[in-house]
Amino acid sequence: MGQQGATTTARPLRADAARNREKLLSAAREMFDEAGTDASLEEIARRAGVGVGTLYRNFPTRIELIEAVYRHNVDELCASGARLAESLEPRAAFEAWLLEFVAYAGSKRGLAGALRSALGDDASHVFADVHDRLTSSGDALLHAAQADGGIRDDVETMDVLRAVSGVCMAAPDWRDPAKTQRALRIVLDGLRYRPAD
Amino acid sequence: MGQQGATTTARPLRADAARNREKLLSAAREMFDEAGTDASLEEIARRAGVGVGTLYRNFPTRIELIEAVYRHNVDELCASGARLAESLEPRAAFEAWLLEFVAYAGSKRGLAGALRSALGDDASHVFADVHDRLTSSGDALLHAAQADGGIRDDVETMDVLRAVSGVCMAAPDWRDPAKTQRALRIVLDGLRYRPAD
DNA sequence: TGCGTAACCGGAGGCGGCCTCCGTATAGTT
DNA sequence: AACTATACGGAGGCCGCCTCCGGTTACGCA
Repeated sequence: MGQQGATTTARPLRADAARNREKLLSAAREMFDEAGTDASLEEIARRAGVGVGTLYRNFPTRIELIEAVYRHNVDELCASGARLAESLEPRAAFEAWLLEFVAYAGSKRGLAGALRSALGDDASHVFADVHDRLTSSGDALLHAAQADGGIRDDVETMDVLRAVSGVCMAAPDWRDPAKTQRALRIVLDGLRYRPAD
Repeated sequence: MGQQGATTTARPLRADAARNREKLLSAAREMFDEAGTDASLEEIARRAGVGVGTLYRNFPTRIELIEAVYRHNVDELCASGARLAESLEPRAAFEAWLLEFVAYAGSKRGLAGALRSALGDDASHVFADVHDRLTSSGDALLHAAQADGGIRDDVETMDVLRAVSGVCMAAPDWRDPAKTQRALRIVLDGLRYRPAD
């Protein structure tokens, strides 16, 4: 799942370098999850089994690491969308995807905040990019489910995502999967209702 | 403008202690303005002409300092409201007060954010308190202006404040007084319009 | 297969911020 | 004036940030 999108046209990373970059990314994701976006970078490097130097070479500034993790999460979410579309029937796939989106929204909470405050309003490029990929990935699932008749026709992906993330943000302890799932259930059921046409 | 609200029933501070506390508060306000809410505490102490020990004695944790500054700003805003009510005619007073609110909203930007993310949702007590004081202070000015006929009757303080802060937040560089004033002007003019009754 | 080198690794080290602790100073009291 | 509760302030230990460079390794080439 390509990690260097449109940024560099440079020569591909050397094998060990690529490995380390991946280890850093996943360590960072763990730590940001546990300790928020101002977790210790040295600890991240340590946990990745890598020297700090390597961390700083890959991500010269903290914000770049955060951004990479953020993008990485979105990547996974999209990939998982494609996977779900193949293994489940349309509505179930869409619902499962939303469930994963909740987890993503959790991490996004801190990440998006840190990005915004660090990049100021230059953060728009990141958000626009993410928005697009999320939309197109969600559209595929949603439209399939709609065509299949499992979900009402008068909603769009972003409507749903907004509703869902609204539920999470509003819930004080969105980390408790049981509670969020119950809340999410309400939205999901709402999606099945079909207005009289 | 008591600074120890409902927390301590303790003996009043010694004279020098009170002085230092005040110096710290104003230094903190400066620094938070310039460098955001994670400005160096040592630098704040330095700028206040006080040892770090003194800072930590008054505000054991960074978040307590932030909260104090936040409250302090609100205090000033309310006090200034009362002052304006005496020295200007009703509508002008209200408008002037809104202008000051903009400055406050600027600082609030960072402060409120830091509070929310640090206190989680236990921050509600702070916000409720602030909300109340803001409302009652604004009401006095607004109602006077409405009675005087300078401002339409069908708005409430919080409507106005929301509109105003919306303007500021939306404006990329709300720190430029000229631009914010121009934006603010639009809201102010809107307030003079009287719907046909 | 073996060699040369560009690419990469990693951690020591300098800096600055966080917070604590305690010897010293002073406001307020009698 | 003397006494004491209260407050001051900065040295010091710790930790995280980031840079820099001597050592290591993957990869192309013969």
